[in-house]
Amino acid sequence: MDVAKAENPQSSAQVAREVARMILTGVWREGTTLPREIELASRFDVSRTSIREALSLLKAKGLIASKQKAGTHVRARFDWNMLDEELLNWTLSALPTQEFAKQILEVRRIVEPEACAICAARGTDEDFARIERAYRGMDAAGMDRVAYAEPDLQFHRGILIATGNDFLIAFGATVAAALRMSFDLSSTNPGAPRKSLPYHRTVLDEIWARNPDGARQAMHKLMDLTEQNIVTAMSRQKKKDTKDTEDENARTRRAR
Amino acid sequence: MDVAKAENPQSSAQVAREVARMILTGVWREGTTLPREIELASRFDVSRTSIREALSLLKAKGLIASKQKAGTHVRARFDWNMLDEELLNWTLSALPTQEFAKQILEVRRIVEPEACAICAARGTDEDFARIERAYRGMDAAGMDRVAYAEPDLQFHRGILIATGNDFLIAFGATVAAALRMSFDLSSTNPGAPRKSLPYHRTVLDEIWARNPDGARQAMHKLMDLTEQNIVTAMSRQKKKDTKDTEDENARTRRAR
DNA sequence: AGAATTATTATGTCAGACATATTTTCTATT
DNA sequence: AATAGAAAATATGTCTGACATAATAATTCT
Repeated sequence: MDVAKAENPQSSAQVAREVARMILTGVWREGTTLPREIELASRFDVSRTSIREALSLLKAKGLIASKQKAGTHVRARFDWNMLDEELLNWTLSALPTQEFAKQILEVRRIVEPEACAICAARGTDEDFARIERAYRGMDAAGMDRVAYAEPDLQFHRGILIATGNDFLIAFGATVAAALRMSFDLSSTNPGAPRKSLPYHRTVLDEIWARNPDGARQAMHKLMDLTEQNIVTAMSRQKKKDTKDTEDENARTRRAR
Repeated sequence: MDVAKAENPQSSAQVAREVARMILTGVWREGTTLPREIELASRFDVSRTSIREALSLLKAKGLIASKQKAGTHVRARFDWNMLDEELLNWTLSALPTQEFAKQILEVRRIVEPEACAICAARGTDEDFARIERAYRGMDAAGMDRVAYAEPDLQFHRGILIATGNDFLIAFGATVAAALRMSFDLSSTNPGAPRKSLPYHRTVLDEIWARNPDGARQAMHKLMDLTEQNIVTAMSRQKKKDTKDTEDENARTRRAR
């Protein structure tokens, strides 16, 4: 009966999300020409305005490009701005693969220890105090993984901010996505996050001591731990997925 | 008489560029509420549609955020996605400061040597061949700085691509901006780019040799050279700017 | 067969209207 | 007078329909 006589709220954001998902999951591959805007409008049951607003967002993130008459096509993967926060989140919910985890950890390993060293070398006491506050927040959260997540991000962001380098600060989006992934995975092992607390303490101590080498090394250790948690959580997940599939198959076999 | 009865071509992109410039140069500071869309439309003499399209682009890059009734405001610097290619280019043309150069070089120094090591460790021969082709292109360009620029970018991009890491690949946008900056600065010293050729050769040799440590070190040397070129070019530029200002002042003095 | 012209079409821009969500203002109550 | 609640105001969000523009596809002519 179509009760929704009201206009579609946040339609453009929803469409953007959905189109992004279809691109990320390969429904629309690189080089593919998307359906025309009017077609998309009828398909998503929103106005062309909302479609255009959505596509405009994806254009800004390098996912697509448009040309008059020729249509809108999916750009090459190389042009996608994977360091964009929204795009990272979309990827995270569409394809939270092991490969994705591996890659994001690889860049963190490259960037964060160095950022940490720079932080120790030239951060201000104010910067350090902000990181210290974040640490206290983590400590106060105890075993509550939900409450732990936010100050954890603030801790890592604080270090990036302390570098005073706008590009390293922008890297915070990537760290945020990585932590969100870790959080999602920690559901199978709720105690894991808390275990990182002493590692954070060491990082912070080295920073306060204005010891770049020590800070770098401490952050590296933290990265090691993070990797360990992710790997074990994902193998567990994989095992569970496999089991689920087997169960599913068994059910299917029984059904026929 | 207003001959321009035709509609405004590419108005949204132009508006986006201009609004971005005003934000980047601090005309509209962080937290500032922008004029309402209708006001902007009349100010830029385009339709509200084009304004919205432009703002949508800036929203995607984290520069602004909107809320119904409350209006559109400039987000905190921390939220700006400085690793976005367009945003980098806008910054480059609006504020090509020494600070900007310093920061972009600092991240390159962190990322590129490591990427280079990864490239040497696990890049494919195809990857290497692509980088080799780029090198040949640089060599063929000789002293022509314009012809040199494109393969130079392909060289660095090739290394990032060879890592197979989507996030490192996305970092290519930052490298592109950095090289464009170097190019702009090389006008005062046209011979400088070519001098980097042997350094590139060394990088490539270490990669072919699948020697990660050597590749890392070679890339580090290349970064050193790049920094040197930028510093000398900028101090020269600065001197020139100062002189220009003095000349300007002298002319003003004479005029009154 | 190939070049030049015309027709087609998907995106880009414009205009005006209404919906929605806040904020602001006003009113009534304690 | 202070405060809570109701009503008005308003900037963004969405919808509709139209025309402009540029690139492609089809057609005509040489």
